[in-house]
Amino acid sequence: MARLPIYLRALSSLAERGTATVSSEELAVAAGVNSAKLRKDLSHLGSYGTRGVGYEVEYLLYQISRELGLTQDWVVAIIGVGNLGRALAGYGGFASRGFRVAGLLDADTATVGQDIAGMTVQHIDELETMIKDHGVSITVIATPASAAQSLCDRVVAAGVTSVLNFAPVVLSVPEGVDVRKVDLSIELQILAFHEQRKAGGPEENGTSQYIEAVEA
Amino acid sequence: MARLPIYLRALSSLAERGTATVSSEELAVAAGVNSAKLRKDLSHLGSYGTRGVGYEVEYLLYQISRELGLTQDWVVAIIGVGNLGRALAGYGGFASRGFRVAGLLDADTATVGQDIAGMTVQHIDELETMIKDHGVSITVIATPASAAQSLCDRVVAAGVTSVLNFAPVVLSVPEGVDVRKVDLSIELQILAFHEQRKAGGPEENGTSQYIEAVEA
DNA sequence: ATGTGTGAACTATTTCACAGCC
DNA sequence: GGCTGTGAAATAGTTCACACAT
Repeated sequence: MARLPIYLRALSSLAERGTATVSSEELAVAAGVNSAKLRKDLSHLGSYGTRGVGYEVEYLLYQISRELGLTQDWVVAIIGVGNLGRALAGYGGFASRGFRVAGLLDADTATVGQDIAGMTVQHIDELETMIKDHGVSITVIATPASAAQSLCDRVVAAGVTSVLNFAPVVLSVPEGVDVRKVDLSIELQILAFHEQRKAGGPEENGTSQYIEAVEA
Repeated sequence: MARLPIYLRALSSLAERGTATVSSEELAVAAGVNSAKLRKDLSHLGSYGTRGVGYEVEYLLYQISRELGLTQDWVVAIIGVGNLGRALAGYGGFASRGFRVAGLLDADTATVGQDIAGMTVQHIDELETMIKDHGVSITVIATPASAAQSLCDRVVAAGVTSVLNFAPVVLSVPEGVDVRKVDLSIELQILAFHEQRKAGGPEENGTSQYIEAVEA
């Protein structure tokens, strides 16, 4: 379930503040969802709450971590060390959640050999070796669009079954391989779409009810 | 509709290759969706196809651009010039789709004044002035989590109604303001979840069958 | 012939509302 | 009294399948 990481984050911040117990309503507000939805999501993992009381923060935190597979370490390789690859390499959120970056790879000989976030950039020829030697199970592709599909084919051939793609292309992969895509320009386009709707809306009908209807 | 930008991208690449006409089936494959879904999405914009023939690439490209509001320019401000902010500032996909970066802002005095992607980083105190002077309508927040909510409040107070948030927090905003979130660590967690399922799936299946058999 | 546009069937997700337990 | 867990209802989204235009 795609919302578990959000609950996990909300619970972490509650735990840091020393909260021991939380109701579905409070947690739902912190996660930005409806409380009935939150309860249904959690009940799908098991019956971890106490009626009349709520959920024990630490216990629920552990159960969700286990469900997400975060009680074990995942080895990640980052391909493409441009601006975005550098940002990803230095991103603290990886290490703190059980993701270990095994290495950075790039095709550009000027980039290979540079030290970034405590790692030396390796040449892309080392890709298959690195995947095997470090037991990489998740690969991040942060290359230009033109290189993405052939690199994806290579990592899949080397046995990787999870890919996080930042290149603006639809990657095609065999059955059984998961691809998730993050596309910055698509996010902006969706915002522009809504922004345009807002600008045009009040002209036709100035009430906020109309705006709500359009957004719903 | 959140899939229009994907169709737009697929159409752009068809147009570059000089394709004049495309069927819903071909375009669906390029976009990674079902063809019936694609036709329904497009029919919602109007009747832009020709039965027995398909869609004219250039014409559809224009219609989708117009629907998404990309025939006008959108002014963007980027707040937070860390690794990620730098990557965003240098990202070519913005300019090519009608998004103009008006400026970069940061609170760190060591960062302020630096030249990045042809722009000089301004101090965060200039935020409200910049939004008004440049007519910023979309703000990108690429700051640490701790600063995100108060900066979001400031941009909303200054009249911005669209925010793209990279900080790992749920931003709360008034009715009528759109927030989209990109969270790198959540994407990895979702991949880890599926990865775990793949590894453990068959094993667990066998076990639970066994338990059922014993309990029955 | 070919491929769009779309009602109808189906599937998934969200929300309601309340019984049951603390 | 208060809050979870969950059937049932409502809503949203997807896919089918075919009439109809070219």
